[in-house]
Amino acid sequence: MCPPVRTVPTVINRSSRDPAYRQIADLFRAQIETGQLQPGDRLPYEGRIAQEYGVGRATARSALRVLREEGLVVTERGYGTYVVEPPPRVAVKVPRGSTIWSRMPTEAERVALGMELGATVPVLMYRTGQQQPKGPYAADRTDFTTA
Amino acid sequence: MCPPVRTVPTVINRSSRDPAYRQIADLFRAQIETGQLQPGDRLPYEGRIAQEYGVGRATARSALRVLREEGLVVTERGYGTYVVEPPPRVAVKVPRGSTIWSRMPTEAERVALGMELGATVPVLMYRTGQQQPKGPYAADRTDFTTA
DNA sequence: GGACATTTGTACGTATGTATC
DNA sequence: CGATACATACGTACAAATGTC
Repeated sequence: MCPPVRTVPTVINRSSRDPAYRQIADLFRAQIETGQLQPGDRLPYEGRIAQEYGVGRATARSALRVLREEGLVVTERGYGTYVVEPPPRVAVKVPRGSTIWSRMPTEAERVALGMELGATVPVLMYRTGQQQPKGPYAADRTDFTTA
Repeated sequence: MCPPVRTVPTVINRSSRDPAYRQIADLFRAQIETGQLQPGDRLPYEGRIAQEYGVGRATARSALRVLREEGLVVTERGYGTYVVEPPPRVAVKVPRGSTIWSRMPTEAERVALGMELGATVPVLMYRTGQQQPKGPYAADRTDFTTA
């Protein structure tokens, strides 16, 4: 008689101040950071997460939204959510005497830059003297280097 | 006989491909950009928006989320959502030969920087040579200037 | 300090549309 | 075409923070 081998289904603490969707996000974040979930690996689908942790689908969805906002995962409709492969970074040379800033992109900019709809990624901009601002550059694949 | 002067209550096009929550976000964004809504002005509360446009509160909420993600408004629990007062920008001098990048802050960084919980604001970082990275700097109030 | 109204935060269930495979 | 899975949307309920009296 073996004792039942039950993988303790890491369970949500409903009395915690930390909301369920954040607790679930934390679990997946940990798996991503430890490499248990590799770039390209899919996370369970929303309905499955809901089942697994005994929450509604909206709650599971909120958890995935947190990870998207942190840029850790991308969600594609009809396919699922998977861990991001960090794109190779490209260096952009910025002239001396430039001003550099960052902000969130508009919808149009996101499309123009081919940025994943799912993720939350800022853009970089710069301006030299009185010239027109240069940019936006997607910050998940761009570094600025000063001359 | 004058035609009845009715302020057409800008209504949501339910057959559009553009989802209702984005249409509502567009309306408020326009009001912010034209100055009809000034920094500090409060937007209607979620329940009111829902009523106004004949949508559910979750949909109204999604519209506000879009504006938060664009950094246009801040939402405070128990109070409401209001247009952001853009903080004065501070210039940070970055040495020559530095590498500059941007990303979304972690929760801890947000707190440390005193960033509004409601808004979505990236942070700026830089590194000179092999030194430790400097930052994060809140991107809504920081410009980097190259030497 | 307490009581109260206002307003957002979280969460459930359900339904339907639509993109991907 | 069917199965899978996300996107949008509705309604409801209660918890928690804020502001006011």
